[in-house]
Amino acid sequence: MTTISAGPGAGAEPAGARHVKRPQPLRESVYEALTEMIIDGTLERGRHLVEVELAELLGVSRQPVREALQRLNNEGWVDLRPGFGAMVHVPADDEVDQLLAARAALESESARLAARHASKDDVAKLRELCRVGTAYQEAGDIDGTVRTNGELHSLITEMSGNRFLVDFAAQVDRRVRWYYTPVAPVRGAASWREHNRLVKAISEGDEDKAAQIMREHTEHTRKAYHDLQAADPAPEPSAPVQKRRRRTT
Amino acid sequence: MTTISAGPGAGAEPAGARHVKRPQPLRESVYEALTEMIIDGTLERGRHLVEVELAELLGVSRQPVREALQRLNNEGWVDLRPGFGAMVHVPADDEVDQLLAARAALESESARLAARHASKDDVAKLRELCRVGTAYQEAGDIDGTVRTNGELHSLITEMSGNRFLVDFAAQVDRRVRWYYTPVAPVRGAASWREHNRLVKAISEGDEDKAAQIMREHTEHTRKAYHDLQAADPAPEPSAPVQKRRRRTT
DNA sequence: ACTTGGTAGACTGTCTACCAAGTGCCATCA
DNA sequence: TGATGGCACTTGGTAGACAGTCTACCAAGT
Repeated sequence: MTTISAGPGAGAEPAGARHVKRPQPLRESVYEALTEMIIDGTLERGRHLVEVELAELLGVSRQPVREALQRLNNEGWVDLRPGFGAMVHVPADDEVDQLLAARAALESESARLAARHASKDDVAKLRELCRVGTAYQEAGDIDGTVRTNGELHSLITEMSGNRFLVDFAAQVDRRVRWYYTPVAPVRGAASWREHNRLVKAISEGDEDKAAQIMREHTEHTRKAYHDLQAADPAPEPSAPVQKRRRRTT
Repeated sequence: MTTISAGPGAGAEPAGARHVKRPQPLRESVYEALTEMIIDGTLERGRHLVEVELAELLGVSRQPVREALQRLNNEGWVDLRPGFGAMVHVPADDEVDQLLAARAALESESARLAARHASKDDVAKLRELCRVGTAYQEAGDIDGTVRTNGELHSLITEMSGNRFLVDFAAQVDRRVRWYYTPVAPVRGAASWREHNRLVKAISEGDEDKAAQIMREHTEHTRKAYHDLQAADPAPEPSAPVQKRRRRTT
């Protein structure tokens, strides 16, 4: 999304306020179902999405599907072509780079603000995540490592206390994770050493240092991506972009 | 009449009308019309927006209005409450601050990348904008100053070559301009001195310096906002948030 | 005075059906 | 081979219907 989500739920709720779970609007469920299918590859890049097909696939009418598709379009997951339909977005080669650059800026600033506002409690949580993450990494548990890495980063952005940074970072992060999953495990040990230094800087309230470390940290990730890119042969440069498919009925 | 003309379908086609540009989707026009009405205050903060009313006001059906409202919700202009409708967003008091902080991060990074990629042509344009802006400022032309200021900043973000930064910055910027227009003129001369230093840093390709100056520049704006806030009495602390209005028909 | 219960109206969320216009594919034709 | 015209398909937009839910309001009971 090119989009700031500041939905009604995002506002400050009173501490003990427990709202009863309300059934989500259908468009929301459709949106989630579609992003999930895009991320896990059920809907391949470049695939032609037809409203009616998605509608009957999900058991809803066209309307919620349209609304979900438009949101997906705004957030860059699909490209809407008037009169033709939606295609799952095919990332340009410089796109990952730009995403990672944007993430560097957002997370670096988050780290700065996190250092400014860190409470004792937050720092404790950060330390715990570092400990767990390092353990996973040493044990070779890739899944756990990646997950903990995500939790650490998202905790830091949330500690910034800035809704917009959180929002943008989350958006960028999902896109990044879709485009390229496989880098994180590559640079395991070094990554967690950096995390430790970062948490130390935050706990000391050293804003500049925290921001600096986070910037270098994300830059390293970007480098790692480039190295990976250079090593691997480019996968399918002439991807056969899926055109209109005849309906089988 | 606020009616959106739906293009060739609606009225009589002028004889020599050339169809060079295909008509924007209606939802797009509605989206623009609504943001404009929100920014210029026609739709006051907290106002309950009813789909049918907007629809007949703009001369379209419910669907395009719904779609526009959902986008506005995603971008934080209105709050959608399920089963009730949309209300024009009422900004929390810390919201402007957070927006400005996010903008600082985004524009600072943009300045860094702009310094990295600046072409001779870009630098020339920047210099020209500085010249024009300073002239406006000295002549006391507030309108021109504000406009040129906007052009300068948006040119710099575009020079970053990073689509995501451009996108996020544009979103944040529009929101900021809605919340508080009146600060820009307050700090005129200093602002343009900073612009000049910034352009110099960019032209020399000094990334760190450019980023640094831009950060300080936006921070100054934030300070100016705070000073203004402290001086002015808070306007309408207990704004009577508009609830459902009986239709007058 | 405060709560409870009930009622009415308004509006959204969703569905269905329908039509106009734009888009891409394909076969035909030069 | 290359242009062209037809055709199937899909979106964009409209209209109308209906259930569910939200608000406001009123009345009766405690």
